[in-house]
Parts: sequence; C-alpha cells; structure tokens
Amino acid sequence: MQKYLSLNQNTDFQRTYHRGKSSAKPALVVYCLKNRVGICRVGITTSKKIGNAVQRNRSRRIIRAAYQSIFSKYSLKGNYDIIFVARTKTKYLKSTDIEKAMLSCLKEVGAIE
RNA sequence: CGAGUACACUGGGCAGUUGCGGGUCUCUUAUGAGACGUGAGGAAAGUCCGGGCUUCACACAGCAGGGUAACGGCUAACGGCCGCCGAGGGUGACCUUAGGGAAAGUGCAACAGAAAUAAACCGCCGCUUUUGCGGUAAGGAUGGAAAGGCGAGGUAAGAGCUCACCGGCAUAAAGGAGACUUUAUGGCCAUGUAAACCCUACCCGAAGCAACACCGACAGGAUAUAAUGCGCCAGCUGGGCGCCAAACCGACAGGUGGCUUGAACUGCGGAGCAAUCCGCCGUCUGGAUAGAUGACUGCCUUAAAUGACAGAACCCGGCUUACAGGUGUACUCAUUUU
RNA sequence: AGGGAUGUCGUCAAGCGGUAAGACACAACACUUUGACUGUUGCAUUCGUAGGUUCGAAUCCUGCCAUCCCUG
Repeated sequence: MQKYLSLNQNTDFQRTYHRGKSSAKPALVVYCLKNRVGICRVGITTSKKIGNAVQRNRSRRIIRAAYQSIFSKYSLKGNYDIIFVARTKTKYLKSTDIEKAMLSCLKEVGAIE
C-alpha cells in the first residue's frame, strides 16, 4: 500500500508543470516529478472548462478512486509529485477506464515498472 | 374521452465489496487501531431584497443620497405573502397589474397638419362691396392625441346654448374595517407624459465570518509633547469617543474559537376565508478548510436507472432563474350518453 | 464575500426619446494590357435576450444571458 499526501501549494504545482515529465491520453493528463520530501504527493486539477461544480466534483472523485485502486495494487519506484489533470471526457467515463489510462500514463512517465 | 386552469408532492429502491470527513466510546499511546452512529438541495444556484449575529459612541443629529407607493391584514423584517378594491385579458376555471399627485411649478410632444396647449387654412353666415370687417367651430385632409361622444331642439350660421342617454368631475346620503361601490343633485370642465425633473407620505447609520475575539511567531514606520495634535464612525456639516512609548499605525503569514439548538423540525389539537398565529408531546438532523458525502458490481421497479437541473462554506425569511420524467387533489370548457 | 463596467454590420466604433453616422473589410462597376491605387454604388430581418412605460425605445425601467475588471 503506497502512502501519499495531497499536493496543495501553488508553487509545487507550478514546479511540477514546468520540470516534470508529462503524458496525455484522451481521458486525462499526468505530470510527474521526483521530490525530496520523503513521501509521495498527489494533486488533482479540474479547470472551469470541465463544467459546473457537480461535473468538476465528479471528475475529481473518479480520479481519486482510480489512483487509490492503483496504489493498493502497485508501488512506485520512488517518491514523486504527481498531478492529474481532468479533461472534458473524464466526467463521462468509469473509474476502471480511468485506471487503465492512468496506469499506462504512469508507465510511460516511468513512475511504475 | 379530449382541451385546459390552480395548488401540492416526487426527483429511484435494496444488497455486497472497497474508500473518505465529523462525532461518541474503548484500547493503546501521543498518533494510531477498533466499534457504533451520522454525512447536500428544491432550488444548496443567481446574489435581487429583508433580518439575525459581530465590530465600529451597547451607534447620535441635520443635509445630501437611496428605496417603496390603492386598501386591510400577516411577519423579526421585507420591494415578500394572504385577502380585497380598481383597471385590463379569457367562453370559463382563472390570469396579469411600479395602481399616489398633471388646478404647486418647470420641461418635452419629431414628421405630418391651418393649428399641438394654443385658434382659424378651406368652409358656413351677416355686413360691406370686390376685398375687407365681424360672428362661428357643424364639415374637411394630418396625427397617438384636435377642445367630451351621439341624437334632438335651437340659430343668420353655429356652439353643452338647452335637453335625454353614456362617460368624466364635484357635493350629499346609504353600505363597508378601508380602498371603494350604489343612489340623488349640480354645473359642463380640465391633452398626454412623473419607468422626465419634481411634489407628497413612509422607510433606510456603516461594514461584513477573509466580520470579530484569543494564542504564538516574524518584524518595520512616523508624528506631536498635552492640543489649533493623531486616530475612529462610506459623502458634507455638526457632535462624540479613545490616545502618550508597557502607547499608536502598517506589513507578513500560522493555529484555536466564531461553527451550528434554530424566528428549527415531526405529529396532534385549537383560532382565522387565508397568509399566519397559539398550545401540547416528541426529535437532534452536515460543519469541510485545496475542501469529505465516493468507486465498482448484482437484483428489483421503470418507456428509460451510464440518461432532469444541479454541490453547503456563518445562519435564516422571501424573490428570480434552471429542471427528463412521474403522481395526487380541486375546478372549468366542449362533445356524447343517461 | 463585496463592488464596478460593457454588449450596435465580419472588425473598430458614434449615437444623453423622433426611426442607426463613420472607418476598415467584402461585393459589383469604372479606370488599366493585367494587377495595385483611385472613384462610384451597394451592404444593420431591427442595436445581447424576454417583458414593461410611452403616440413612439438602441436610448427609460425590471428580470435573465454572456464577457471583462477591481478589493480583501
């Protein structure tokens, strides 16, 4: 079981966007960067482009369920800052579809074997 | 059966696996584990009104500014709601309505038309006579609006000049809680616009939970020497209060409280046409702080369940806007049958 | 949470109740061997949208919609 904290500072988000590796799928976008904090940190971005508050909350919850499922099965190679960005299609998908896309993204980035 | 009107309700349910926030209890211990129970709406939305609460003189005055506008009631309050009156619409159930004042004053009314708030272009009549004077507002084209409408009498021609009916205004009486309604009498008058300025009546102190209070850390600034100073209450004028280095102001960025028992909700009874109010019994029913209430699967109901609109951020009362589908109650119209 | 502004042709815009200026662009014609320049002509199913006030509304009032900005 991978332990993690939530990423909540704007400077951390900006650093990850600028320096991190990224991988994009129609379902979502993943940014990833190694950190020296000693624990993994996860952030989610849902912009106003996604829709109203209900649709943004739905996207956030699906993504959270997906990475919780992944962290219970796999473990990361090190400590990373990971940001998941929701896209317009995200709110129509199931969490299992998101999980597949997320896994392939994380492999592409190199965080998971 | 069809077409409608008004009001109210609903907005999938159950089970399993696996997660999250708050609370209570227990055990460990100084952050973990376990158990129990709980966790978004009718609009939580828009932020258009009103109030509570907090701070500013336990909070003041005048002006300025803003708001509301038939009448009676309800309410903590309201620009809200209920009832009712007037006006308008609909065959009807019913719906809509910013609905005070135009004889306090000012402004505006383009174009057209003779003339637009003030009389005379054509016309009609009389007298003069060959172009004028006087009377008149019946008729004429324009316009949203042309000096109440229409008919009769009357007249030189006409005219509310007189009369009947209708409409409007004033006075009186009756009914009503009142707006108002009805009846009688009178004279014939007064263009429209106040969602133009304005007048009248009533109401409004300001700012907002990022308020505010406390704790800890960081760390700067200016002025005066007891008032003719500085600061505070949106604008102006008053007026008031606080203050002397252990004070004042500004900036930075953490934690705790504020935080959910409330004009609360369920049920029963009573008052009232209703909005609403009163009494009794019972219940505790979100409180996050980058933000919880989720994900997946199966079964059932269904036309459809992946499929209405939509996510609390201090809290209430309204208004407005969005909303797939479904349900109930009362009523109206039309057709057919009895 | 509080406050403010704007919406007019494809674009930029004027218009303080009387029927929508102007510029660029676009289209047609003329000029030219052809093009550019230049000239002439044309181009607003109604001023974001739905109602209301008024004889008359882009303008006044009210409710929505969209966009932008400010304060903490």
